[in-house]
Amino acid sequence: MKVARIAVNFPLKNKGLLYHYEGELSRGQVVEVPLGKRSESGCVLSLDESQSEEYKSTPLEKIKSIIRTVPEWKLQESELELFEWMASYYHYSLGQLIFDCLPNHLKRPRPLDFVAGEGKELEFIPNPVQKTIIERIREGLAGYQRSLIHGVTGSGKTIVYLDLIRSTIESGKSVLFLLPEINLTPQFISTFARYIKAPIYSYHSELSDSQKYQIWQMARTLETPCMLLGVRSSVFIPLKNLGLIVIDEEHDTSFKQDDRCPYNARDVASKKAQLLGIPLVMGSATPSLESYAQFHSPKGKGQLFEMKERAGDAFLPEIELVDARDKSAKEDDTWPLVKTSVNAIRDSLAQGNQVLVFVNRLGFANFLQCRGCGHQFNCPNCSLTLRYYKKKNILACHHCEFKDDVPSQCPECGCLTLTQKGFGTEKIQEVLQKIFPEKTIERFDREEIKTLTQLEKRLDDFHTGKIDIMVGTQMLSKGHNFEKVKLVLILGIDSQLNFPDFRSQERVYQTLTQVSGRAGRYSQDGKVLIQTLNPESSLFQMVKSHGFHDFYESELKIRELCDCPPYKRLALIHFSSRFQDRLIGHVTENIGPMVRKLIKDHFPEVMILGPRPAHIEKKSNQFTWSILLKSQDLTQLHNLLKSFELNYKSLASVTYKIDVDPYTLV
DNA sequence: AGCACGCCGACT
DNA sequence: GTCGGCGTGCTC
Repeated sequence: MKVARIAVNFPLKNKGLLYHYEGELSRGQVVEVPLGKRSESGCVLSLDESQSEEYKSTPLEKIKSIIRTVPEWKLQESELELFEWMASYYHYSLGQLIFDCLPNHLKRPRPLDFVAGEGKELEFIPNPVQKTIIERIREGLAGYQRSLIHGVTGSGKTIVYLDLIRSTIESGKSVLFLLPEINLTPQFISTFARYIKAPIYSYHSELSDSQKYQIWQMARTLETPCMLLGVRSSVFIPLKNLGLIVIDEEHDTSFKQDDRCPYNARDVASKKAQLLGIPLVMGSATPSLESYAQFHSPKGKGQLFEMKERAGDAFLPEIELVDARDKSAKEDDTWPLVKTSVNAIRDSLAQGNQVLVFVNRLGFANFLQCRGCGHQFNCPNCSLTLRYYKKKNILACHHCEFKDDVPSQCPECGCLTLTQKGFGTEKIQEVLQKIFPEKTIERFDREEIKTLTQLEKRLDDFHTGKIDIMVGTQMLSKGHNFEKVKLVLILGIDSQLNFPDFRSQERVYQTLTQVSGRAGRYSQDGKVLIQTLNPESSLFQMVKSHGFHDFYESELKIRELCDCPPYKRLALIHFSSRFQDRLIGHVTENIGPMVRKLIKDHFPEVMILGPRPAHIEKKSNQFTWSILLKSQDLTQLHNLLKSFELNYKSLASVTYKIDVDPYTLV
């Protein structure tokens, strides 16, 4: 009787389950297996388990037979190895991981769209800095090698990418280009299509299951090289003959998945490059502290390149701070915009320029509060206030689906005056429209822009001058270049600065620098105004002087003092339940002491914080408490996590989830 | 995660 | 009486 080990698509974290089979089978093959009373997908891990201890110790009647193999579906060795590494690194079920990451298998695929690259000669020559970087990276194009390009916004990283991609394609190999968001796809496609002589496929959330599956099939049977431009999940596309991986905006948080397996596509891509023995090139104007530290240290894990100036005749904008404590706003009814900000916009518009206003929050008001008794309108399912959306005339939760009509009076005291607290893009649009009634002011946020078509339309309207002022969120901050924008106004950054997380300073630095990069690329008088309640903060001074290195050095010192990355590696264990009391009892009485004992006995390098309630303790009626683990020694951290799982005694209605290298601690 | 079994409350 | 709520336990 032949026995195979199968990674089955269900949450149990073991090395797979044993099944009998007949005939031929190979590792990586996708199969359908019985599991309890149902059937599930699985992937063959090994074929000869008949001599294994586990098989001998399992009663024969428990072992079932594989139902069928899925003939057209097989994982390559390199794919399987990557998934195996991920399952152990992220402490996640291998079977579940594989079937979460692969596209759904569909029967009737439709034709696949791609852009045929023209492969034109470059119409520009790389400047000396770009040329040096290109040459240095090219030397290592044959094998595994990691490079990080730190280039200020507008320094021309794209030209470096483009050259390396062309070389790779010319040598007959394919390229994987990872970018943080679907929003940036059209822009890169249009640039690359001109100069790359190969089909260019894009892979993002707007594709149907059928299209995703087709890309996956196409990738593994490629005859000629191609380029795949995609978001996070495209790191799993098994491109045949892959010769280069590029990760643009390496620091971006959207490379980290936060549901299911919380992997970081940047780190997975890095492992993939290592497994395949190919080069990895990462780029950012604001590298993450972890990456920069890795490349910066003398025993760095790759080459670091610096591009300190904007290419060609582009300039870095002047950055000014505006004190938001200025009282003029209330008097003039322009709140939250103060006089200086309004005047700057007026002047810039008068000179025939367009203006960008960046607000990091959706909606009209952050929450409503009763003037009489101070009552706040909270979400019934989450421990949060509801946000006010004026256009839709609703209060809505940004964590669950809850929506409600805007109340006309306070349910507690009957008071008729409800004060609006905080502001979002809707409010700014309305205030600006009152100040500049003759101007066209549009928004650029998730509320207004839901598809790539809408995105392109609005960008086009802005480029052609149909819009005078654009008010946007993060969506606006990345990658786009606007020729007629000389003024960028940044509002509401203070709330991010006060966010209780060790990365909040870094995130604010990145956001401000990225947003500033939208200003005045094409002229000498580009200006960025940051309206803030803490103009004396040293962080702003560092953004002002475009001093990444100052920021990096000062932030490093703080990270060392607070035992945070890159000095310590982190892992979180989240515990969730619908029942708050049961959860608290379980984590404080059982889990906390259990983990502390493990640390004391076997893993002395690991520090533990918690258990403590999550920043938002209740989300969609689920309560969460977490344990934070820190360690300089990665092996001890992982072994502790393994021991935790072996020793964990489950309690009904409480589930746990491990997050290795978390982006946020709250 | 599913899916069944099994034990309690509130309907015909 | 039995329908169905969800707590509990198992999946080779």
